Amino acid sequence: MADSKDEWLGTLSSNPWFGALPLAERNAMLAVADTVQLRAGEMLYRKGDATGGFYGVVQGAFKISTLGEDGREGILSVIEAGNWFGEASLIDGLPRPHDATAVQSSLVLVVQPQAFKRLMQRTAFARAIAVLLCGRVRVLYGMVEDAMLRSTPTRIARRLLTLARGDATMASDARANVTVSQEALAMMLGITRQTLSKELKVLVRDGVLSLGYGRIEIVSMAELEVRGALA
Amino acid sequence: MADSKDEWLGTLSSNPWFGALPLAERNAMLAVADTVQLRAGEMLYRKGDATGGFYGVVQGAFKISTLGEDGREGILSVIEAGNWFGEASLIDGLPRPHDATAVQSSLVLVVQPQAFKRLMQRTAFARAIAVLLCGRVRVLYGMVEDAMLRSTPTRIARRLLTLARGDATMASDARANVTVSQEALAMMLGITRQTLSKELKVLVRDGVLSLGYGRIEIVSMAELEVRGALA
DNA sequence: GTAAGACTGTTAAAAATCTTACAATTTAGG
DNA sequence: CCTAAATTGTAAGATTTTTAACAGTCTTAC
Repeated sequence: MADSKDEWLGTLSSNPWFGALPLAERNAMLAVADTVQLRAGEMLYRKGDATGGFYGVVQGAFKISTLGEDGREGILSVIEAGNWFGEASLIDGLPRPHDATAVQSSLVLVVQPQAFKRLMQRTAFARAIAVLLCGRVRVLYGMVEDAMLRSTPTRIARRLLTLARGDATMASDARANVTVSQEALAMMLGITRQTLSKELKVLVRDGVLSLGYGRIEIVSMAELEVRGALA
Repeated sequence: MADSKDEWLGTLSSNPWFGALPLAERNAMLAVADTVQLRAGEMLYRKGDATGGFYGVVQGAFKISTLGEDGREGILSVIEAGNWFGEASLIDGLPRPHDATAVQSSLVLVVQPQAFKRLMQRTAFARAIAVLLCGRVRVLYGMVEDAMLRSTPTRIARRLLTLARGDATMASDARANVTVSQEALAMMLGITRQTLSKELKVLVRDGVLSLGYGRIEIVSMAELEVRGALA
């Protein structure tokens, strides 16, 4: 195949975290990684699983989610191509804290536990993992603060903005088109689809958004940032 | 003073994280640490501050909090003696994500940035920091899930249980007396004091709790765990 | 091309939560 | 001891959110 390792490296290296790694570390990771192909809807791991691998998304996307006692699903994060995830269980040896499911046909690199352990003996890699975890901590603090202190309209604006930046990727440039159903967006916010729908209508009326089928277009990024208390 | 380094070491080493560190790492940390005394209400750092130190609480307690745009305060964590905190800004070099305030007269050990950097070159220490961050990630995921998927009564029960375990410490044995005002507990949950008060009354009526002035006593730990969907 | 499934739009009623307000109780400091 | 500050108890009314229900639109797969 023409679309092989070279193209992968491009996708992966355009990610802020992986791209900032020294080349030697990137090569060391790729050298020990297997590849796995998943169809949309297949699960990479489930909440409670004993430790599996550390995963890098080459193509496709995953959702990180959990089910509440009542069966409602909460979506914690959407992970697109270029991002790595699943490190927590490899570091503390505890079970997976949630489910990871392919939302599209996806190709992932897998660093198995033994290989991960060897990589962790490299100072630069261990340091990079600390930085990765640190980023997770900051994002999660932000999510907790949003839930504790901000209104529903503000939280909707903020979640749309992070999705526009690629969620886990947090690219500096935001895309205008976010492909997400209202149902899924509501699950990310912990609100009902009906409540979300009503607030989205307000944003459409005010010329901030335009709604499609399974897709939300940001018409005025600047105004959305105002609504998200970011500008 | 008689109550010197020996006693400190006891307090600190009874903490699960610090206590699990190899003795060499503990000594290396203590060797480079300064001490700082704070009175109740004094702030160790503020949201937005450029990187300061890594802190170990010897005596007293701190709260980690932020102010919303409207001035409401959200309390993210209570950190009691034995715990270390403040590592995030030292790892990624970014500003403090929130405020740290002494809630009692407190004594802390301070590892300054330069010393921290040197410690991070020790494999065992770097690994321990990864484990510490990993624990934060798991706790925060739990908080986000609670906010997204659980009812207010359930969240109240869960928050009381984590406070009984010492919050950051997460001791295996829970104490029956939690010293926290209803106002502060409400801030930890992102709800109003009135809503909390009403739910606490239900728990008192059912014989689960007993309320004091600035204090909540857990009468039936087992039942509280049931309410928190933990048993 | 069509049917099934997925997604969106919209309501009314019920439930939960917040706001506002004030009184009573407890503690700490002078 | 006694006052001021902090904390708790309580309630009515306003607001927000959820629940439940159904119709209409869009897309994909056969």
